[in-house]
Amino acid sequence: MEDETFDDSSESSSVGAAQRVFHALSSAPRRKILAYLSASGLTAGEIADRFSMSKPAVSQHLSILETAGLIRREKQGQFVHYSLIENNLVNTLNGFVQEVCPVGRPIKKESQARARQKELP
Amino acid sequence: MEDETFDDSSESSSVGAAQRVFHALSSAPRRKILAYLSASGLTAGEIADRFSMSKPAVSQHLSILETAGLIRREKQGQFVHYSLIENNLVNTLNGFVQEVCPVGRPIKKESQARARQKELP
DNA sequence: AAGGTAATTAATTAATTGCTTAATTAATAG
DNA sequence: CTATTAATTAAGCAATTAATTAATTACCTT
Repeated sequence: MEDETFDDSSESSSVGAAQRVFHALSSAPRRKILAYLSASGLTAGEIADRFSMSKPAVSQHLSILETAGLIRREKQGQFVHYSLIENNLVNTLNGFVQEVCPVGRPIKKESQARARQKELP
Repeated sequence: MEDETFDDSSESSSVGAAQRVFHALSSAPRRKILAYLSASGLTAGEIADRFSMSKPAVSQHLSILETAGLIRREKQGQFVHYSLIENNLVNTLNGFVQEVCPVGRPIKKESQARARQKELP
């Protein structure tokens, strides 16, 4: 299995999947969009309404998130419905953490600790 | 507890901690540096030797990683020794996943699945 | 102190981002 | 068919990024 977390030089477009995901996540508006979509699917317009920037600007962010495989686009009549794709996000981040943090105690432990914290207010 | 995963508007410098981490991770060379440091601490020169770009360029990447709180810098004589700080990375990524992915099945499950895959080739 | 090595800072430049407004495409409603 | 609404594409621009080479700082050796 070839690792792809760091390499920027493979894949037809010369930009790896991991690179696209990390680039997509580097923008606060885009992370915000993902958070909105985690609650429910939304149309492009509904998403744009939650930002102060122009609609085309939001559309670009959506396109970057879609290219990264983090969200999906579904045309419904004259509306475009966007929704979250969780797998790619979790796989990419987890794959990276596995590479960078000593194997054996990856994000799992942290996740458990934080989950416990949420349960006990 | 204030969430800081998306907000880019708090903190003195107007750039949040999470933003710094995600920005730092958006660069393939910087992710590569983190991977190198996961194996062992290295001097600036040893890191630079592993790249084809100039030393000052690597130095800048190191500075970005340090500002993000992902690595630490320790001057030892005329050398500067860099090493990984895991906590900030894991906390930030995990915090983000918790926000974006439906609570209850965070990265933990994925982590376990992938760990299992690694065990059984 | 003189010279050498390690690393960073400074100055510069080319390329990329992140937005804007204007134009375009597509679907629906009157 | 015309007008309206949703969304994207296109064109343009200021600001940022990522790299380079040159200069500087700091430390060690003799």
